Amino acid sequence: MAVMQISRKIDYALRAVIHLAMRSDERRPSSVAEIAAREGVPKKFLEKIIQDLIHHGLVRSTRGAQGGYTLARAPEMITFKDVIEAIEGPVALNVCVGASSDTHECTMLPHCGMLWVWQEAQKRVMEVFASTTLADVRARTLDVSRVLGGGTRSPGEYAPPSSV
Amino acid sequence: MAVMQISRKIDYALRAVIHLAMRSDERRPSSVAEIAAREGVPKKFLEKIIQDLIHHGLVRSTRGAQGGYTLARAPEMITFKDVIEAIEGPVALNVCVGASSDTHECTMLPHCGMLWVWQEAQKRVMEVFASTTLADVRARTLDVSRVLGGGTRSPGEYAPPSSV
DNA sequence: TTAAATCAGACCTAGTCGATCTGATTAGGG
DNA sequence: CCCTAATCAGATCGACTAGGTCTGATTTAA
Repeated sequence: MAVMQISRKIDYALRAVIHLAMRSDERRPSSVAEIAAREGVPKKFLEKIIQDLIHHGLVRSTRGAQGGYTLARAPEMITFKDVIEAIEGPVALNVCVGASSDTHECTMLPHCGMLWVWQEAQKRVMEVFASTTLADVRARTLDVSRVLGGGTRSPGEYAPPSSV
Repeated sequence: MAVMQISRKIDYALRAVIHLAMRSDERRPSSVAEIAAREGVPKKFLEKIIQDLIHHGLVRSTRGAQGGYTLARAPEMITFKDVIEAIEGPVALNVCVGASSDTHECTMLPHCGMLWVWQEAQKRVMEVFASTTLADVRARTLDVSRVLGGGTRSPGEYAPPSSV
């Protein structure tokens, strides 16, 4: 129905890394089971997704018992753009707005007068994604939860870090 | 592959209305066969798409022999947003960013710390689509064709549309 | 009256999205 | 030195939809 939607994969990937960012001061890694339960993501699906994040250098894993995942970089060094492109490759609003500009699918068209519009729109949205880090989201979330008087309805409460 | 792509339908719909905008000074309507051939769009598919545009009041039709389509409004009164929403309904970057704000699919999540990011990104992209009219595209296209392949305009430069 | 056109709806199909199943591998704790 | 907890890898799978077609009815200028 609605157009231009991000995929479930991206949504889940971001929930996962945000989860990790929230716990980046603990030294214990988070298991896929824990993340899936806390963030409301199908466990097996999340497992696949985190693999992508690992292969793109955003997440580190510890195998075996007591294993799990941690961020490979500090939360302020991971942007939405990083995560989105790790999961789905380069963003292209339209087929002709390829990141690799050598694939001109519009060359046969006598006039692709729309190209600049897609480019501009994409530029604007990527500005947001490239400038928003996990640390930003964490800061906002903690801020909001403090204003709202703490987590009232959290199943299995967690202690937010006291200082930022 | 690439994420957040607009659909073929939107691309085709915009090609069609831009085609009509180019010929808005003639009084002869353009047939679907003509538009399809000139814009490189499958004819039968385009027929369906134009029906959507008609039902949303963007295009007017003349039935029977010598019939065809014309814009229902002046090119400077039709924006990309108009066309996009006519074809696919309201834009929502993520499921939780509904235009109808009463459908909160994220309420069960203890913390949807991403919502503001989607909202901000969507706001930015919709600013472009809402402020770009068919007249803007026409003006740019005519300008470019007059210069004839001139790389005079540096990529990234954005000439703000004249009016809303 | 006929040819040129739009209109309406069912229909099709290949691909992808979201997700699961199975099993192999790795490692910590007894 | 096993056993269990965990990640890793690949195949598989159903449902849905994007993209497009087919058929036929209706309208109208010439």
